[in-house]
Amino acid sequence: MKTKDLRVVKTKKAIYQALTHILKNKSLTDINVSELCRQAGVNRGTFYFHYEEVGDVFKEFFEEVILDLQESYKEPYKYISALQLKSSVYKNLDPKTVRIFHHVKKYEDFYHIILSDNVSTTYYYMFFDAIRSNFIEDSKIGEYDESKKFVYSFMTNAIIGLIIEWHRSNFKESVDDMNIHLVQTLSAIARN
Amino acid sequence: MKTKDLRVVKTKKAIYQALTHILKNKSLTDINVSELCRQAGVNRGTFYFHYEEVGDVFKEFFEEVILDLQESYKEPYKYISALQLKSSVYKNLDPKTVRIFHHVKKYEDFYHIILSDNVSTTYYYMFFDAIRSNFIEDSKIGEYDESKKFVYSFMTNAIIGLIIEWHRSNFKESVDDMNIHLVQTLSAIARN
DNA sequence: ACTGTTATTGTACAACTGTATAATAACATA
DNA sequence: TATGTTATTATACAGTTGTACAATAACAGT
Repeated sequence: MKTKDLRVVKTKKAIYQALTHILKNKSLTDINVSELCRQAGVNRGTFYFHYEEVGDVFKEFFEEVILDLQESYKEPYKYISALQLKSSVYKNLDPKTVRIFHHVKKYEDFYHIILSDNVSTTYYYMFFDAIRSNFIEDSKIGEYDESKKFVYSFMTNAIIGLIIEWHRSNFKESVDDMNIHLVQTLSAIARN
Repeated sequence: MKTKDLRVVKTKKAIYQALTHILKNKSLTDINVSELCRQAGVNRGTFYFHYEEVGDVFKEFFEEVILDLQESYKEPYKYISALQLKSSVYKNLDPKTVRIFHHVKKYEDFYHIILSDNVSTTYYYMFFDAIRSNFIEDSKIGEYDESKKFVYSFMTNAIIGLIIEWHRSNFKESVDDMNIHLVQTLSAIARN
């Protein structure tokens, strides 16, 4: 048993598509359950059988995106740009960090919503915790070092700070530009 | 003319008090307009005359808090702890940054809400922009340096990263502890 | 094809939302 | 104290919310 029920698959797909459709014209915060169900052709009671609020649907979406972020960390360095391999500017840059920018650019539309104003902080912290766990994964040789938890949160949110700035410029900078900004920022801090 | 209308003052005060009262037992997200007005003894229509949602009341609150943050930046260094003046660990730490931790500790209850899960990102960005503008203020000799905007956002959000970690430990660390964590984090980064 | 399970629907309900209107009361100013 | 202004109230309305229920249809496994 435990095969996925086709009814559920169909319902959720309808809701997904309805949400992405409405999101083209409206911000996430302004979409209500009734409208979403009307668009999806799904009974409102059915919605509440699976979710509690509209944001939960988006959250389910974003969980997939976060999964992709984790995946990209485990893969070999295929995402690293040619630019990086050539330039000596990058010699001190951890290639794993570089992938975050690739990932964000890939899911640009998502991160525009997540980093926008007047949205639940839930998504922000999903992103935060994902990056943070990668930082921990990278640096730990043996066990988790409790004393470094502030260092992890500092670095994690610092990277997101760059991405917030990126978001505010409508992601107009290229991934390579962001790499350069990261290197320059780090060296600027090291100078002080 | 343009004296403040006593009716408005009275109404807003009633709503303020009602909100702070309800916040003791409920999270901001769970408070609705009707409940707030019932508690405040204010007509619901009056509420909508001044605000659009419950969060706007909290936002008006938080604007005062942010004002205090800006104030503290302009004051002399009276907030700096005795610990800092003695220890040589702090020799490289900008005393202005130290005040942020003082400020957050002072308004601990506020920042517990603002940094909690499932709250609007609006307050986060209010905090972000306040700190960021202070960073810019500090570093600019002449005019605003557009090329450094990523450095500003990096450092700003990095500091907030520490505060997020602080928040997650229920602010159990002292302000001096946080100063130490900041110094240690910065030196850890400089080492790489 | 049969059967037990359960997701889905339609319906109903009280409470909340956002907006609008007219009447009233509280206000600032001269 | 009188006057013009406007914040507040009471009321009303259509739409949304969250929950509950019974009936039905769609499903998975044998």
